[in-house]
Amino acid sequence: MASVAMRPLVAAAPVRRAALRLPALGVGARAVGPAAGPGAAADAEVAPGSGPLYRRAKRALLQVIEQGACAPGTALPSEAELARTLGVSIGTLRRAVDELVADHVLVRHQGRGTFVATHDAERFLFQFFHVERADGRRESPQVELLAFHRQRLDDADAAEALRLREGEAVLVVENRLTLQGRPVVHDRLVLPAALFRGLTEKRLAERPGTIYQLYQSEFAITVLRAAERARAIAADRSAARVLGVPVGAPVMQVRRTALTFGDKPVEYRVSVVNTARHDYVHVLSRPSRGN
Amino acid sequence: MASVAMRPLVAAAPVRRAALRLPALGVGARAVGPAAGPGAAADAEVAPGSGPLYRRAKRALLQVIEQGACAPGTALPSEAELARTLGVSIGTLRRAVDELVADHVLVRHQGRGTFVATHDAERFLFQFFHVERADGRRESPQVELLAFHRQRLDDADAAEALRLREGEAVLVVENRLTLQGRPVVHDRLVLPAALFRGLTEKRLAERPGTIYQLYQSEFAITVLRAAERARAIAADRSAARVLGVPVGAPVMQVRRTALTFGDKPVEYRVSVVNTARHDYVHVLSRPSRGN
DNA sequence: CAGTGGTCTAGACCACATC
DNA sequence: ATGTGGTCTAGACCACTGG
Repeated sequence: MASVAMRPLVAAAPVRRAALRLPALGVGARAVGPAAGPGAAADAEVAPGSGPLYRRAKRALLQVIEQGACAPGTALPSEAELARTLGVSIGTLRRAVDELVADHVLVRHQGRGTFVATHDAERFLFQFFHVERADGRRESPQVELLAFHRQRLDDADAAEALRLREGEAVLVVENRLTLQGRPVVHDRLVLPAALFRGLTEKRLAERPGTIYQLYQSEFAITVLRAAERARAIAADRSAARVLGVPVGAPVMQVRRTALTFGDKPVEYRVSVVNTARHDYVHVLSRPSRGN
Repeated sequence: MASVAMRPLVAAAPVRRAALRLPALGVGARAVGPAAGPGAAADAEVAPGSGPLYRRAKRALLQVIEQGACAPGTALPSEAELARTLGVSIGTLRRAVDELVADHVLVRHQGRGTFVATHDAERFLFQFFHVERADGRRESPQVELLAFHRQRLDDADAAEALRLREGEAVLVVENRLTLQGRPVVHDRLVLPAALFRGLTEKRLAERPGTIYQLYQSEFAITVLRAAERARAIAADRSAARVLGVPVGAPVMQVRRTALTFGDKPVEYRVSVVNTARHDYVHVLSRPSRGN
């Protein structure tokens, strides 16, 4: 781990606290219902006003955050105030916030407040970057922009992942990631042009932080989670050139679909990884603290 | 997903409820302390009697479970009783149980009780088996035992992962996993012989369930979590033969260390996966329910 | 029906951050 | 000193399971 300061470097920025318009979930509005009636999809969807009170509180908060009523980095009203506004007890409110924290939507800081989560190098490294040195050490990659262009979508996998039709306008970004001075990853990102209006090669190249920070600060798109599918392939000429491996060398190909609120896909990315000196790591069930 | 009945097939087995010897964490025993003093390792270890009360309750429960005072599948005393025994409020007790459920140590069933978690096909598939068809469908693999022998450990990676010295006695198991009638995975498992005393090829071949069920029911070893490191390699002669791919074909190699209580390693496994028709999947941050 | 976990409440006090 | 989140309590009521 690089020794990165955890506190904002700009320090002493006063806490911006959002004022929110929230519906009252008063006990009157109680929608009982032990899950919907027979024939209802028992799988995923939930009626908006149903379920336990803390879930409804969670959805209410999620909605105002999703709508951008409080920008990433700003503080929510205090838990006591939120509870009062929503008309629920503090315990119930806290349970709703607990889940939003688990979902990486909110971050709590004791003594300071509860904040809408932001992307930073730290989060990128831990949540979204899974390549590490064979000896187990982790380090932030150096990113090099290789290509940027706007085009019509012609990739069936990308189309399916992004829920677009072939032919729709997309932006394609190619990056090379370097670790310890060696090229290790070749990324090819496909972004729906409609979501990233105004993104230019210049803005991309000059961004100060990670690309997910750029999505968030410039396009109000917060990547919350992602799904990856990996396989081994033989390096083609292009990958071989970018990564400096022989054509035909075994490399890992990782296809990622990044999702925002409501599991809406916002980025499809194909990474080709030279795993000669690095591994793709995967932790099955992270432990909670303090055993 | 295969349509597997969730309820025990043996049904109607009366709930065995464990009687536990638990220490009282009474308010008198309050070990305050905002984390240990200066110079303490701020990283991982925790003093046994320190931290919040719910953590101490958690550790107390963990200890009796770990010691085997209540076998997997048995029910704990009711939450009310546990709270009384430990001398904490029901809310605090529930918080401790919440974490143990998140850690897959306990399972709650409303109306029935809280049970020590067991391994079954379902859990294996979701928590520990990450190979699925390219179209996204999942299916349980068919397992074929290829080899079993006892030997001296001669693999530096395995030694490090299992925290053994080379030369110590280990059991080596080789399996071939088949999906849709095609061989897809070649597993080579290394087990510390000291932990699996009495394991024979026959018992392994005739086990009724998954191998982690066998560890649990026959050797009182519960695999709680695992860490995997993947890379792309060229298939060697042995992998090529077992998987039916050409020598030199790109395949994925996944090295897994499986851990039990206290993060003690109990199995080291190297899987070679033919990713021609299947993917290795990885979900980055699973969402909690009900958004 | 009795017993279990699941939800919800109202309040107290502590630890921490900031001014 | 004030306000924030973190912990803990004691109880009420609901939903579900099993005899």
